[in-house]
Amino acid sequence: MQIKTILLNDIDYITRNDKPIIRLFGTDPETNENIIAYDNSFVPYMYVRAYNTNECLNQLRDMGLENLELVTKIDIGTEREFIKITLTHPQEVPKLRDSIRDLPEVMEIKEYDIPFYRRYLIDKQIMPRNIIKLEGHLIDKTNYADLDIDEDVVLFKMESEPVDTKKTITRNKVLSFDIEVYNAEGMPEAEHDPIIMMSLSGNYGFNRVLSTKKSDKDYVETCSSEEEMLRRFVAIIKEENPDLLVGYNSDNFDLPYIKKRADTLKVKLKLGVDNSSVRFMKRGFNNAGTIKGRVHVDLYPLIRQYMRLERYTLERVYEELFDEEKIDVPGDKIYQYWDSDDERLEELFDYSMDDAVSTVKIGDKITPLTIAQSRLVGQPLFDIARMTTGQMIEWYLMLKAYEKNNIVPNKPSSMEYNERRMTKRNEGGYVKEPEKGLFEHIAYLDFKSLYPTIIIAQNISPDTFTDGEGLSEDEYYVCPENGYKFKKEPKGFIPSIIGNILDERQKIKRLMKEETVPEQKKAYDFEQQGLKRLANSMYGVYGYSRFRWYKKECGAAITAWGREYIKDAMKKSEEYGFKPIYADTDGFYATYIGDLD
DNA sequence: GGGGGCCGGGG
DNA sequence: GTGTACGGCCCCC
Repeated sequence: MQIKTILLNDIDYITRNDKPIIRLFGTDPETNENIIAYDNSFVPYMYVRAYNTNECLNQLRDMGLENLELVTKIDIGTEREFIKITLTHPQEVPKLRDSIRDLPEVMEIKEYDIPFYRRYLIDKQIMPRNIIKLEGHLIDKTNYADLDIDEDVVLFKMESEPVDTKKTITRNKVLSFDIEVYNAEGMPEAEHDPIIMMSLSGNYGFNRVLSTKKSDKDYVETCSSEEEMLRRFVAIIKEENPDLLVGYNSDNFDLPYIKKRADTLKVKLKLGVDNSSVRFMKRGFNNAGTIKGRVHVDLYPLIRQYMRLERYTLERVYEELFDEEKIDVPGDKIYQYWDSDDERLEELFDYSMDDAVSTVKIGDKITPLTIAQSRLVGQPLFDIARMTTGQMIEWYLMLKAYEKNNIVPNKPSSMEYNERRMTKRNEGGYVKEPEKGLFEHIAYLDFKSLYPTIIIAQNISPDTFTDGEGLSEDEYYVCPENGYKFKKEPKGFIPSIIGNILDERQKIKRLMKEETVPEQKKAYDFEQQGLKRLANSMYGVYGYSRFRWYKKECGAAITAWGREYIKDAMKKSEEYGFKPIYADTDGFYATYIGDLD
C-alpha cells in the first residue's frame, strides 16, 4: 500500500465494464508530477418517498431492483422515511427516474439529478484545491494499452476513502493564452482564416509568442507552419503544466477556434492530462471548454461576476484593475499589420504578447478568490468559475444538507420555474429620494451585511416558515408589513448555515490578524472574502427562480425586516444629531447637524 | 406593463 | 452527462 498526496484540481468519471470509475486529477505538490487516481468503489443512488413504503418496496422489487434501503432524512424540517435506491451506473438514474415516476406508490423522487462527480465530492466531503491524501497502489500502465497516457503521468488505484487534509496555502501557477487570427473580412471564420499568432504568459515569468512569421523579439518563436504552431502550443502547455490555464473569452472564442483549426489541419490537440482533446459543454447561453485534468478558466464570465462595469473588454477590465492602458490594435486592422511586414508587424507581436500578459495578470489577481470559493463550496474550480453566486450557494447548501442529513429539494420544474418568473418580484429595499443640496459631515451606514443577521435573528428559512397553527404567539417571529411567521425553534436550515459561515469568517479573520507569513495571510484574506460573499448573497438567492430552497415569503420577509431596520436606524440617528439625506436598500447617508464639539 | 428579440466577449 | 441552460436592455404595442 502506498500513500499519495495530491492537490486536487479536477474530477470526472469513466466507464469500464459498464461500471463507473471516479478519476481524481491532481499534482503532487512536492514533485509536481501529474497523478490520476482511480476510485471504483463509488456508486450512484437516489431517493423515493412512498405513499406506503412496503407497497412501494414491493413494486420496486417487481421491477428487478435489489439494492433498496430505508433511510430517515429531514425534508424541509420534517423527518421522513425514504427508500434509497442504489444503482450501478450513473446513467441508469435518469432512466429509472422516468420509469418509476408514475408508479402508484411513488409520491416523489429526490436527488436524481446530481452529477456523479459532484455527488462524490459531497459524499466524501473532499474539497477541490485542497491537499488530499490517498491510499492505494500504482497502476502498471502496460495493462492499459488502450490509454494513451504520457510517461510522466502517474496512474494510481485508490483502495480506501480519500482524506481531505485542508491546507490554506496552495500554489497557483497560472498560464494564459491568446490567439491572433488573419481575418480580412468581418469576424474570423475558422474554416478559412488561419491563426497567425499564439501567445502564452505565466505568472512566474514565462512569455512566448508563437508565430509563422519571424521577429528579433526574444519572446517570439517562429514555427514553420500553422500545424507546427499548434503542436508547439500543446507541447508548451504540457511542459509548463500550470494549475490554471486562463484566457479571455476563451470558452467562446480562442479555444473553439483553436480546436476547429486543429481539426481542419488534422492536428491532434492532445491537451488533456490523459491526452484527450478539448471538449465543449453547453452551459447556459455559452460554451465551456474542458481540458481533462487541467483547469481552464475563462476570465470573462468570472470578471462579470466580480466587477460592475459598463463594458467588459479586456482593455477596460485591465485598466480598471491596474490603472494602466494596454496596447491596442483594432481587430479589423490585424491582417493589415500582419501584411505590412514593417514596424506594424512588430507592433502586432507586442500587442499579442501584451494581451497574454494582461490576461495572466488579471488571472493572477482574481483567481485566488475563485479558488477560495471552490474550496468552500466543495465543487471543482472549473465549475465554480462558471457559476453564478446563486448556483454556488445552492451547491454549498447541498454539501451542508448532506452533512446535516437533510434531503435536497428538487429543482423547480419548467412550469414552476416560469410561474416563479412571472410572479411579481418581491418589494426591494427602502428608498428615500436624496435631499437636494451639498452636505458636509456625511456618515454612511451600510446594511448589506445586515441581511445575514436578519435571517439569523428572525430565523428566516423555508423549514421555519409557518402559518402559526398549533403554536402560541411567543413561539414565532412575525414579519412587519406582510405578517409572515417564522418559528423561533428549532434553528432553521439556512440560518444555521449562515451562522456557521459568519463564525467561520470571524475565526479566519482572527487567524489572518495573527499570521506573519504574508502568503498565508493573503490566503486567509481570500478565504474570509469568500465566506463574506457567501453570507451576503444568501438573501438574494430567494429571488433566484431556479433555487432549490426557493421560498418567496422568505425573500419578502428579509427585505421587509430590512426596511424596518433601516427606518429605525434613520430615526435613531436623528436622536443623535444626524439628518438622513438619502437611503437606498442597504444603507443610508446622513449629515451631522448636531454640535461638532 | 408585458412580451419578444437581441446582445455580450473575442479577431 | 444523475445533461438541454442567462440576464439586462431596448423596442414595440
